[in-house]
Amino acid sequence: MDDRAATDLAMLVLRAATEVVDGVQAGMAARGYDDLRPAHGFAFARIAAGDTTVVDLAEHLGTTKQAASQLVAGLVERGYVVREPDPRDARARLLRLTDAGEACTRAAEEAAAEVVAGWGELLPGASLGALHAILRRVVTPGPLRPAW
Amino acid sequence: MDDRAATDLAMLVLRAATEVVDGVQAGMAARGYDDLRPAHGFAFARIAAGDTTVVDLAEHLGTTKQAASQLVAGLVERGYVVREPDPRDARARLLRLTDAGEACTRAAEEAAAEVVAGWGELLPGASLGALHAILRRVVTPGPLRPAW
DNA sequence: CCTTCTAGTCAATTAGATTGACCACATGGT
DNA sequence: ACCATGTGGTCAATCTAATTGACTAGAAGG
Repeated sequence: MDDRAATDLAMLVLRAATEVVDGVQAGMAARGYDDLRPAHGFAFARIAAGDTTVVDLAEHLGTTKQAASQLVAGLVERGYVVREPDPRDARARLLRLTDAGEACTRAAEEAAAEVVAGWGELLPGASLGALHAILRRVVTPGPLRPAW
Repeated sequence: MDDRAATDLAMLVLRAATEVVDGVQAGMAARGYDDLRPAHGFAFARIAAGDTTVVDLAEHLGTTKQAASQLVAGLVERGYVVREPDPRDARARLLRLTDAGEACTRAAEEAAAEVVAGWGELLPGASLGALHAILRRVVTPGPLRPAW
């Protein structure tokens, strides 16, 4: 694959990501969640995994702990997240989704699935599975930067 | 493909995009371009295509024309872009890359190709081509949002 | 007990983007 | 030819989200 094709592939990945983000955002708005940005969604995904502190979140989002702290403050204000004491460390606060937060997470997953389903209609047979398999191979774990 | 797998695929796409952006950013810094953000690169790509005005750029980036104008002002200051009169419309200004701008664009393409080449090493045979083919099918043209 | 490191927040500043106002010119109708 | 309306672009003010810096409370280890 020459440079031209490689650059083109990189662009396609970026454009696909933009479609995901915009699609999820639109799907969320359609479900009544119009006060959340994509960064919030990424935070939800991490918090839902459990055992998450503000510092963990900051690493996951690739930002500073202060930025993560502010983000969480907003989510707490809106009732999506609660801060609970960490039984093992009195300094730390474990983050947990409220019922509203879990409902919101499900809505985001539905919206994401819709975008992917739309892709499925454009592709023959098992291509979606192939896409999944290929990406799983190349992608390494790391921060999911909410802003470029 | 169920919701779980679909959500997972969406996440993989986002993570892949983050890898591209971070990789290009690192590659650019390694080549001495440490004063440019990803958004600048997206602007370069559009301007390089030719016949671009500020308003075109704003659409391409999915932002306001004011934001695009400010971005261009920065690029002009740094000597990457010049504004030229549009022979067909005295209001409009056509944007054109300077030699420095073109060199920068080539550097970005090299950096992007490096990222993709890294993926190629993780994949068997023609998978990279398959990835390209699949993405080209699902992706529709549209803004390449530099920020989520 | 003392030093050092880490989790988290508060405060001030900054970078980028947005909204609103505005000018110069284009376009189309009368 | 003229006038109304629409578009390309910039300037200015404001807002948002992030960063840097300083600090407190508690952990960890000698």
